[in-house]
Amino acid sequence: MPELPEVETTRRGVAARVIGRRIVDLQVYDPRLRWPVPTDLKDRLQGYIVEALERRSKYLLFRIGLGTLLVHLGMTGSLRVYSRPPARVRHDHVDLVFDDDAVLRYHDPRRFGAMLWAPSPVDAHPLLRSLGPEPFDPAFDGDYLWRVTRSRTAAIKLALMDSRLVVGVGNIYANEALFRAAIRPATPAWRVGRSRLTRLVSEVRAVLSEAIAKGGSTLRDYVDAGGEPGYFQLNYYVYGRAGEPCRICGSLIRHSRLGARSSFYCGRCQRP
DNA sequence: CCGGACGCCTGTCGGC
DNA sequence: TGCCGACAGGCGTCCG
Repeated sequence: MPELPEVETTRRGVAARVIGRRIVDLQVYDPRLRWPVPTDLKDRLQGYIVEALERRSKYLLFRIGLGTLLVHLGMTGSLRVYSRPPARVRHDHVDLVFDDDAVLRYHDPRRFGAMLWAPSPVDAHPLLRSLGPEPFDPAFDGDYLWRVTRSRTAAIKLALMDSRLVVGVGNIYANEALFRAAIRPATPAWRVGRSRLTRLVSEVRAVLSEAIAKGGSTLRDYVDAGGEPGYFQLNYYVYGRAGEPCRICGSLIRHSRLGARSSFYCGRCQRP
């Protein structure tokens, strides 16, 4: 499910409820995630205050006690804060219980997500160490993208989704940003010129900003910390619209496959 | 270093 | 109605 806008929406919703609160208990109902929830996690969390909740790439970083609780939502993970937690349902994995009785619950049917402990400094953690710049980092600009794609023969869409080059851009927003920048997804990255890459950078930022403003995208099961869906899927130009008319020129949106992921584009607006 | 394929899981949907 | 394969928002790992 979640790309950067959904993770960021979750971060904001969760932060409003848990920053400054003390963790009084941790209940692990099902530790089977991408990696097992560490058995000693409770020791690292219980009795400590959540000092900050940050985001790096699609990882949520809870600054707690002597380190960081690292949470990734994978494809179907969600975090919700409950004042009065309802009965657990299938695929609920973990509850963090706070001193005001609020509960932060992690739910993840496909179990591609993760809940791990990282000692300081968190940036040195193996999962974070090789990540490229954030899309809103000034270091991510047209010149940078131009430089790192000169020797890349693979498709520009794959480069955009390569977390070593830039983080946070998943399949939906890669398709949308490339449409807005009028670049075909399958274009070899090295063939895209500097000015077009500068355009791409600004379109990546634009589409992510707009998606965050709409609370992200809800395709099937994404909800934010309060259980609310996002609405940005209503603003898609191409994602999931194969066979439907382009919102700009009316020609039919095409579908192809890059790697194992679906690509969508307009054959007229996005020149080869 | 680069690029592609695979695997991890469950749920849903379309076609027969 | 039932079954079966394809596919889904991610990404670490392995191999050439």
